[in-house]
Amino acid sequence: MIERHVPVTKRLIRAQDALYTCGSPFETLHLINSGIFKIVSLASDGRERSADFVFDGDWLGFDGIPSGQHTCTAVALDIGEVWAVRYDSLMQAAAKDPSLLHQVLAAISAQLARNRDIALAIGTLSAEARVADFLLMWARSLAERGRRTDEINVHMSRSEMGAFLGIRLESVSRALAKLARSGVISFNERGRRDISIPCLSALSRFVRSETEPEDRLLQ
Amino acid sequence: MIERHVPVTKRLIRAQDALYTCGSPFETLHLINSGIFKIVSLASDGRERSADFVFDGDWLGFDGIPSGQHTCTAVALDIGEVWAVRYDSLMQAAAKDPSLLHQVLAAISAQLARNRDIALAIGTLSAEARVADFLLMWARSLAERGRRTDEINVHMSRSEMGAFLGIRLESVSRALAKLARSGVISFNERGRRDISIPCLSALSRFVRSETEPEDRLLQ
DNA sequence: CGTAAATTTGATACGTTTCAACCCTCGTGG
DNA sequence: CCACGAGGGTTGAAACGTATCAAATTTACG
Repeated sequence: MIERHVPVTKRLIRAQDALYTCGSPFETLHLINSGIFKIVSLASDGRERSADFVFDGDWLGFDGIPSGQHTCTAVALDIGEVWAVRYDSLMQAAAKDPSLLHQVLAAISAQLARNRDIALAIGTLSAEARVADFLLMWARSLAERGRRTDEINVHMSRSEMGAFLGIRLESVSRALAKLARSGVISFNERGRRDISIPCLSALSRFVRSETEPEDRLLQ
Repeated sequence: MIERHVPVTKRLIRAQDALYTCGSPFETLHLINSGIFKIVSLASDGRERSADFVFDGDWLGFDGIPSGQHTCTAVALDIGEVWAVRYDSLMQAAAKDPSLLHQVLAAISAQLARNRDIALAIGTLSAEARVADFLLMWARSLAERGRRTDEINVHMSRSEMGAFLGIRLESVSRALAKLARSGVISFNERGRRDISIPCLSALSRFVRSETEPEDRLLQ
């Protein structure tokens, strides 16, 4: 529906392509039509972290607004299509349409809330619980978009998952192995990136059980 | 300058008071005039984390935009004054003034970028480096506002610092002790929350030295 | 001044990283 | 067709860092 308000340019993206990179000039926002992208933030000393993974319906590029330059990099995990919208055109359209304005503000704010949730997980959960929580978030993202959640494909390496969760790839592998052993997930025959989640609430319960090993003293 | 565009209500806040809490209805944004606030996010299972600490000039409350309810709590660390602005009034004003619109967007986006930086630190640094990085961020926040950075007061307990950095209060205490021992910081006689940073770049170098213990083999 | 809260410090337990070996899949070229 | 190498994944053992628990000390405050 955004194309009714502002001119959009559709753009096909191949896997591994960067939509924009840290330091590049900011002029356009991108609305993801299909595909999955990872946002990578980079410190001046070389430290790197995947800040987020985003799906169709999500906006990309807000980070360039304050300075006119992007402060992170967006890379496609597989082929996808984005709709590019010039920031100034969008602002002009939003100024004339309160509902569009609210939509844009809500989109940015939702990213803020999401980042807070991620940071909460990274700051308070064990490595194993982080991996479980990540799978849960991934499945919920798919659910919001009406896709199946019992068989998911994470589209990324253990190393990329670790860079997101703040743990090493070996720890990711061990955590997944343990989750599989305990039966809350299982690996698909297609490959180790295809994961079956027979019961989402079992996975959710697993995260909770990791966080509350407390006063079970009184039964 | 915001009061030239929209009606603002000035509101005095006492230390420990919550400006809004998780779940409360969202109608107004707050521009901090003075004081320091912490943003606390809370998970359904009771896990808690200080998502951010914000100063005068920062906006508070964007998190309520998508759903109309706040998703985190804002608590004053000491007395302060905020300017309350109704969200709908601000949107009406922004629709008429492109520069104001851009300002608001830039403010939200800046929070996004800041949260990414924090998450990068928490995901990639050791406990000690996180504490050092935190002091550095705090000093820079003060510097942006024209305040002195050689004598800072963190206005919070070790426990609150730990809740922000994803580590225990004991680790915060040990990290600060080590920083003091190595001379990059020192404690003021006023109390353990008053910290002297004789040289910001020494502190900055300390963070870097923690992150690059690499190929120093060839001298 | 006395009590509660905050902070520091130590000893130990635990979890994650590190380093290494090994396995598997896949594409390439002999 | 199979040998080969590269990249991703798994697993083990040891080293390291942080959490945990406990105690001592300092600070805040009615």
